Amino acid sequence: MATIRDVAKLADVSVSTVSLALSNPGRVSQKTLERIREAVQTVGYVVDPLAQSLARGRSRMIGLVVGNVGNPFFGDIRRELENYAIEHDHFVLITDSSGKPDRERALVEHLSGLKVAGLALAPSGYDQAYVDFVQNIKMPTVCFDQKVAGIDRDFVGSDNRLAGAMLTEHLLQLGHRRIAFIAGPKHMHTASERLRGFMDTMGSAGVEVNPNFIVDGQFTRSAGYEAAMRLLVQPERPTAIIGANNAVALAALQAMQELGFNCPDDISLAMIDDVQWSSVITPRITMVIQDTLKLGGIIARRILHRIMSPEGAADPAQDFVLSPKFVPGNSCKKL
Amino acid sequence: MATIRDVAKLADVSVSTVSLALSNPGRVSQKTLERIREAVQTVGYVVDPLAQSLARGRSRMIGLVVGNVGNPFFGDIRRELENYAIEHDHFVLITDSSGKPDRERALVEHLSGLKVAGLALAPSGYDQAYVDFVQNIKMPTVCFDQKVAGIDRDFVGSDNRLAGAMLTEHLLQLGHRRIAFIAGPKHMHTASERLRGFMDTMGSAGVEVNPNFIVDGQFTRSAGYEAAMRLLVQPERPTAIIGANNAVALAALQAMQELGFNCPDDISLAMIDDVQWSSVITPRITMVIQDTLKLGGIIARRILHRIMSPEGAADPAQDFVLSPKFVPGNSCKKL
DNA sequence: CTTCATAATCGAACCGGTTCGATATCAAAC
DNA sequence: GTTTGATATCGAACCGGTTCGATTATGAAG
Repeated sequence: MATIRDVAKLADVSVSTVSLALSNPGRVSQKTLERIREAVQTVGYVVDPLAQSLARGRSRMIGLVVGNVGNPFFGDIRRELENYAIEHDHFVLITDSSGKPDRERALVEHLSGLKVAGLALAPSGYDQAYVDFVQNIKMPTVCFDQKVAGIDRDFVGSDNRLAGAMLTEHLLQLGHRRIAFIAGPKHMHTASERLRGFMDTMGSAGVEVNPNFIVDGQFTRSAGYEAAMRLLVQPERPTAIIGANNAVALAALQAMQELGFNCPDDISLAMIDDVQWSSVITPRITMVIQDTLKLGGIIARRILHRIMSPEGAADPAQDFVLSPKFVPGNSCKKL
Repeated sequence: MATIRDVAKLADVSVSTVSLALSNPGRVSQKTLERIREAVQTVGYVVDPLAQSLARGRSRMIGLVVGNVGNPFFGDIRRELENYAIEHDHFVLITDSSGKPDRERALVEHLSGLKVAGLALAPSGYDQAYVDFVQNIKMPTVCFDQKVAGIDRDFVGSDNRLAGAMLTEHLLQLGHRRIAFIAGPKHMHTASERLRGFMDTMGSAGVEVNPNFIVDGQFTRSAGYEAAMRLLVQPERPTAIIGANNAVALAALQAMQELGFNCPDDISLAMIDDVQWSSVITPRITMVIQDTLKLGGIIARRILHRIMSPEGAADPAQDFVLSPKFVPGNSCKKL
């Protein structure tokens, strides 16, 4: 591997001039610049990112920390971030915390050790220790998906209350009154907002909510399955179920199938968030989806804005909240 | 941030002794070792991975390069690799090539610049230039999924011929003769082997294969959909379709549904590889799946073996080929 | 022909570690 | 009481860049 000293020797200038020429071509005379560029070509010099990061105290990498890289929700975000980063000569490191705050913390510390230029973080915690931890991250950081109270950082996400409200409204209009809701973890902002959207809409419509119809699915497949089972074995069953995320909704569908219920003839189903292959799942589930592409674009732009410009770095934290989109399927029956 | 010099000063030893003590505690006297450890604690010293990597010429990171991090096939592999890496104090960098050889190459070069200790690579190319590229990778590398002719590297994957054969055999036993096959890119080893498994089994059974029943789905959803459409609009339709991967099979299911065919009553369907939520897709598709957990374990162990031990580094390349597993669904009807 | 500001280039220190040959220490062997 | 050999520690060079104050070259103004 050719080093900067090889280039300097060949171009007959000092090492510092080469460094200067490469990072700030304007401050070097035309002649020397050309000589240096030529020398770079002939020796095949490529800057060593490790050495550069050590010297500069910052790398050209952006850390992406998510709870589950397999979730299609993160797919578009990752892609947008990568494309945008590449355009600006940066490189995205993807890491997966499996939704565990401990692991997430270890990952962030690792990334911090690598002196990443910025961080796109899908928060997985909520308590005070967690808030302090995120607050103390030294690098430019953009949080997304989960809004955490007390964290004063850029945030990019969707209007989850609205998402819950849209599905509820839809079912009410179809004549449903006995609507059940499989919720997520109470401490998660997305989960509580979606539930709030449901409750508010039911309240505004003057429909009473059976407390047994609110069950906790923890946003996971297994807990969602059990929650759905609890709903379905009640003597007085709901006529419709809203899954607060894709996992609990599909778990509910599975539970229905196993118990011999037909969806939508026996029970209607609606969910928040898309899944891969949703179009081949029978019935096609009515859902509210997030504009992941746009979310990803905003995250990418915001983080690079913070990284690249000095004034961007000083920008106060800002929230970007997008409206979700209603996508009708055929899983909801008119009563 | 405390540096090694702070530790040295506090423990009243030289910097080199601290370095030695930390990386090889046995070669330092008990007394000094304790003093150093104490000093490390009090100043809160943590080694700077960047500086260490620069000095050593190698980092404690492992690069994982896949074609699509969203594919559940990679999920288990990633998880196994991460867990195993963490146990051995390494860190996994996930990168996504989107299946493009160019991008993959850029990623590998990036990782190489970061001096990763090792590489787990799902190859996405096949031509001579690509082979040369992979052959010239300087770090310990384990390839997986796609076996590429000419690449002399460790390989971990499944018996794809067998996978194709198992599904074919199953359909033959159910009485099917007009079996169609939606294939993948010819140059991909997995694709050609799966097709070979189909052809061989049909041949052995003495069943002639209608050439129109072999269509190319490129392993993608869109091409798979078109290929399936071509199959389904023929006057003489197949009674069963095998999708060479999950994407083309589900695309075929979608095509069937849109044309009003019932699966399995009108046409049977079977596929290779699982998808998330396959259990809620109606009908549950009969499939052959890979033991991704075991594949991941082998990849992880193999790569760390090469990284950690000098004799491991010198090991000749080896192939690890696992048998896939048949998972019956209800998408195949007995004729 | 100086003078002086500006532009171009350089040298040295630094980022935070590792490594290796050299030196110091000490106990056992002669 | 030396010699010897092993063990412990050290100093300096190095990994490959960046940065900044100092120095030299350039050229316009006086």
